[in-house]
This record gives sequence, structure tokens and C-alpha cells, in this order.
Amino acid sequence: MDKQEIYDDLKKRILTLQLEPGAALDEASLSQAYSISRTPLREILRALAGEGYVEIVSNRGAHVAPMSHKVLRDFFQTAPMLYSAIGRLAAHNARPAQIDEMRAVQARFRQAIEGGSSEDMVYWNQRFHALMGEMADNPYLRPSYDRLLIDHARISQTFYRPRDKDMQQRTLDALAQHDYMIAAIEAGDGQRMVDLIVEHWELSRDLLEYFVKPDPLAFELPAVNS
Amino acid sequence: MDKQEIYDDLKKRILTLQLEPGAALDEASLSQAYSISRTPLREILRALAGEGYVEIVSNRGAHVAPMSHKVLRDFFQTAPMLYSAIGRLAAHNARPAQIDEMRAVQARFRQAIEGGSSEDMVYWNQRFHALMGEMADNPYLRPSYDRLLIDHARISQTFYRPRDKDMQQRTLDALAQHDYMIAAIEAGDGQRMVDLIVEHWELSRDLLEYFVKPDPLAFELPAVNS
DNA sequence: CGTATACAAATTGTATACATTATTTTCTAC
DNA sequence: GTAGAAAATAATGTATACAATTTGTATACG
Repeated sequence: MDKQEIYDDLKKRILTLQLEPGAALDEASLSQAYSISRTPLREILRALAGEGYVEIVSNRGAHVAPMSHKVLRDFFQTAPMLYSAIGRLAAHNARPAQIDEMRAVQARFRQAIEGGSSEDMVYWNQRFHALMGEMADNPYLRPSYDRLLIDHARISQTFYRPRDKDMQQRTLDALAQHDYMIAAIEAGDGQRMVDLIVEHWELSRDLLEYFVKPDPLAFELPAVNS
Repeated sequence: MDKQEIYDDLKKRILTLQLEPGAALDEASLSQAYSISRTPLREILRALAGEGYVEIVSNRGAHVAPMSHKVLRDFFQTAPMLYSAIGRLAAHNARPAQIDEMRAVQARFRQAIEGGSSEDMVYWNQRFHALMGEMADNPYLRPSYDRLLIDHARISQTFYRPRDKDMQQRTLDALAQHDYMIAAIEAGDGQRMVDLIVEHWELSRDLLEYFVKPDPLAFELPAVNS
């Protein structure tokens, strides 16, 4: 494995929760596992920290970025705005080669759904949306957007129930929405894209909010939307 | 200078254009200048790359993040949305200690204006807005917001004319708006904050757009809001 | 029995030497 | 004299050794 592959491998393991949120990333073990010295491994960890996959505290090493309760609140608060903005820009700025690549990724996503591998599903879905971020071609929005995608992948993985019929149907709906998105991007239709993104988000959000109880005390307290 | 100080020093030099966009950052020279070895210096450069201050290309070293024409277009397209979102959140989430710190920073900004040092002005204005980003306390929005602030500082510095009477007046207006913002944050008034941010942005934008021609072709094309 | 302190182990941080990749210069062929 | 290739130079990338910091453990003391 060269440096780039190690980098991608760690990303994938974090996205698929093979490396759990908060898990310690020991430099010595990792460098031994990947057969490189600590120096380049440290640089990889620092690059991952810059993208939000990892948190580093001075003299206390690197840990997989945690998923606290606050993270979930902020996630639901922030995602719709950024997803819409990225979607609109993607429709305006996507290049033909990128659209081809998106079709290829979508095909892989479809395969993963048919194959029933939830890990692959989460990964190729993530690749689909990451590619949309590339299409948007806005260097200011991307770092935030990509961070949202990291946690979106991890949250989905956490709550996914492959045996649940309802959830299977929702997954197929999401797959179909992806196809419509590709069409909207190809047509350069920004408004259509925003509508699709909102729809897509609501599907995802309803699924997640079913499992996420933002406040465990809600049962004992009056139900107030703060 | 310890590692953190070197890190901060490089940030400051990039923000104030002492290190120009695109300038090469040679590892050997820098490590010698700061009296540390190349290993920790490389880590600093990689951390700066993660925040958008620096761009690193494999085997070709680090350069100060460039300021292309496209960057300017994207900047004007993206800033209003993120600035408003951050402003609203800051009003909702600011903690008393942060408000105190903001007052201190604002005092320094006022001093810089009175002292006439454009470098200090840009720096303390940047600190003011960066602090607002901290107050907002949203880990997803911050990386994008901070990147916008980097280029905002650099663009301002590029076009600032300290002798221009009109520009001096606008600077004083901006200073006053900062005071109103502190009041809005203290009152927890998110909507008031958004209004102030929009006003503040328009002041800044008008100033910059006077110098920046985002699209030389616009003159020949019909004026369309795409 | 709980707490504090001193020592030991483990982990991260830094410096230096060496390897690899880019770039520049120089030489040769045409 | 120019173009191309080869060598020299200079840069970045990696490995290893050592230093500093943190964490864990044992023991002494209240």
C-alpha cells in the first residue's frame, strides 16, 4: 500500500464504522500494520484531521472523530442548507466527465443494494454525494459539505436495519432519486435539483429521526419544540 | 518560538499578505528561520493546508493558497449565506466569556483604526469575525466560514487605500456595526444579527466590487442572475 | 482504606540521516 | 545554434534514533 491507499483505506474504515467514533489511533500499531514508518503515518493522520475524520490532541494522540449528541443536533440543523446549495451549484457547474463518473458510481450503488451489503451501500452512496460536492466546484463550501457527508454516512450505518421492509423500500426510493438527480444535473436545472435534494433529505431525515431521540428526558417533560 | 507560535505566525503573515498568495514555502528555509527541524515544520504546513491557508502538491512542496479570479467569484457567491448563518447562530449560542473577549478584540480593532495601521486593522477585524465563528459553535459550518475569512482578509488588504476619505468613513461605519453586533449577540437576537450581517456585508461588498470585476464578459452579456 | 508521591512503561514529539523525485545545468548530436 | 539527453543539484519523502510528555503502577504515608 502506498501513502494514498493507506489514506483512502483509513477514510473508508472510518466511514463504515470499522473504526468506531472515538477509537484511539495509535501511531506505532498503525505504522506497523501498514508497513510504513511513523513519520508519513503522522502526516496522514494530520491530513485526516484537517478533513474532519480524526481529532488530534497535542501529546495525546489521534482519535476517530467522535459522534456526540451535539454533533447530531448540529448535523440536522446544518445539512439541509448546505446540501441544497451544493446541489444547485452541481447542476450549474458539472462537467460531462463528472456526470459519466457519477453514473458509474450510481451503478455500483445499485449493485450494493441488490447485493445487500450495507457497508458497500453506505460507501457508494457516500461516493455519489461526494462527487456532487466536486461538481459544485466551490472551494469554500466543500470542506463543510464533506464533513456533513462523513457524519451522514456514519449515522446511516448506525441506524440501518437491513431486514426492515420499510427501510428497504426507502433505500429504493433514494436510489431512484439519485437517477433523477443525474438527469437534473445533465439538464443543468438548478431549481429541480434543489427540489430533489430537499426530497432526498426528508427521506433520510425521517429515517434517522425515527431512531434518534434528541432528548431522553422528553418523556417526563412537556413536549416543547425549543 | 514554540510550535503553536510558529503556526500562528505563519497564519498572520498569510492573512496580512506578508506572504503573498502563491508564494513558495520552502521547508529547509522555513525550518532554519524558525529554528526547528523539518519534521515538525512539515506538520505545521500540513495543518495549515487543512485549514485552507496553504496548498500542498505531492513532491512539489507547499505554497500560500492562491487568489485566482475564480476564487473571487466563488467568494462573492458564498459569503452572504454563510456569514448570515454564522451570525444567527452566534447570537443564539454565544457564551458570556466569549462576548467579553469580543469586546476586547473590538477595542484592539478600534485602536488599529485610530493608529492607522492597515495591517493591524485587517488582523483585528479578522479576529473579530473568527470569534463570531467560535460563538456559532457549529463544527460543520466553521471550516467553510474560516476559509471565507482568510480570503476576505486578503482581499480587503489588497484593495485598501488608507488615504481615501470615503474608505476611511466606511471603515468607521464597519466599526460601528461591530458594536451593534455585540449588542445583538448579548441580547440573543438572531434576526437582528442577520440584518446587521447583511448590512455589514453590503458595505464590504460595495467596497470590493468597486475594484473587482468578477466577469469581464458581463459587459457584453445580458445581466442575468443565474 | 484512601490519597499522594515516586518510579516505570508507553506514547507522542523532534532531530538527523538517507532515499526518492523534480528541476536545472551542461554536454553532445544534429 | 538549437534540441535532446544525461548528469548534477536541490527539493521533498521516509526511516530511525533520541527526547519529552503522559499514563499507569507500586509503595509509603496519613
